[in-house]
Amino acid sequence: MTATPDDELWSAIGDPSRCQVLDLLVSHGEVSASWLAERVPFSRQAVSKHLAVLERSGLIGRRKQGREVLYQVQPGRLDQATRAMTGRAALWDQRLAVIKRLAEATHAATKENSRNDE
Amino acid sequence: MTATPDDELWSAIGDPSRCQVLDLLVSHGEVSASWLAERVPFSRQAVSKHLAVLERSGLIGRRKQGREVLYQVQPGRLDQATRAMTGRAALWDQRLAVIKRLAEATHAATKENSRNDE
DNA sequence: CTCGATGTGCAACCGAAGGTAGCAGTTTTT
DNA sequence: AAAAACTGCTACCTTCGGTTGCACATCGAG
Repeated sequence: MTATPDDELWSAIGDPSRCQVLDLLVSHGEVSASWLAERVPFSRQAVSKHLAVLERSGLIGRRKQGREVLYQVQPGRLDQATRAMTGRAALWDQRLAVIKRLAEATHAATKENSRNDE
Repeated sequence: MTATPDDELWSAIGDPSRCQVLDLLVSHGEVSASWLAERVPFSRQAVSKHLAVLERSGLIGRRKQGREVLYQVQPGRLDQATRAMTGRAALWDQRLAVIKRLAEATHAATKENSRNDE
């Protein structure tokens, strides 16, 4: 149920630092690891590791130009990720509605013990 | 920009296993750690740790009943989480649109090579 | 061409987090 | 009272995020 094949995508996005790197890549089209490292609170090697993970998950691609390696986001895969997020959010929203409805129903039927939780 | 105060929320949700536990909690209203452990591919202790993290982030609450401890989701906080997800998804979607537009534009007019640094 | 500067990759290391197993404490049940 | 069922705590292992240091490649100036 929760274990969709998007799981790799999810764990790639799940890390806040990685998400930060991804955000930078999404904002600026094609940049190098060093460029990213200057705009992020951790070292270039850490950035590099995150880029490797992102690349392995298919979220970004690389292009070597001279001594630099330029990374850019893969629109299709990122779109897939956003869909996964939106989908889960929608599911939870829906479940939440049910929960609230149940809670109110229980609260309305105060035939048993009248107790206020929350 | 990415470092919102929802960051704790994000890292709590970010872990796939934890997300799985949360999903179960959202689906079934109020259950125990052992009950969850039977429906998840890892041990009860692991579940317990995840529950602790989720509770610390405010996403779930606990209620002791006899020898059991029943956990339930906190609707308000979960709603906040879903908003964070939806928000990020929307942002990426928007950036993606820009990227696609730029790509097409660049492809059309191959004259300029100017790039923006910050 | 040579040398320094810049950008990258690799390996070792450290601390935190996810996961497991084992044992002790408590409540329920018989 | 004793066994069963849940929970909590501790110890331990492995993985991951992060840092440091060093070697390699490329660019630019002399």
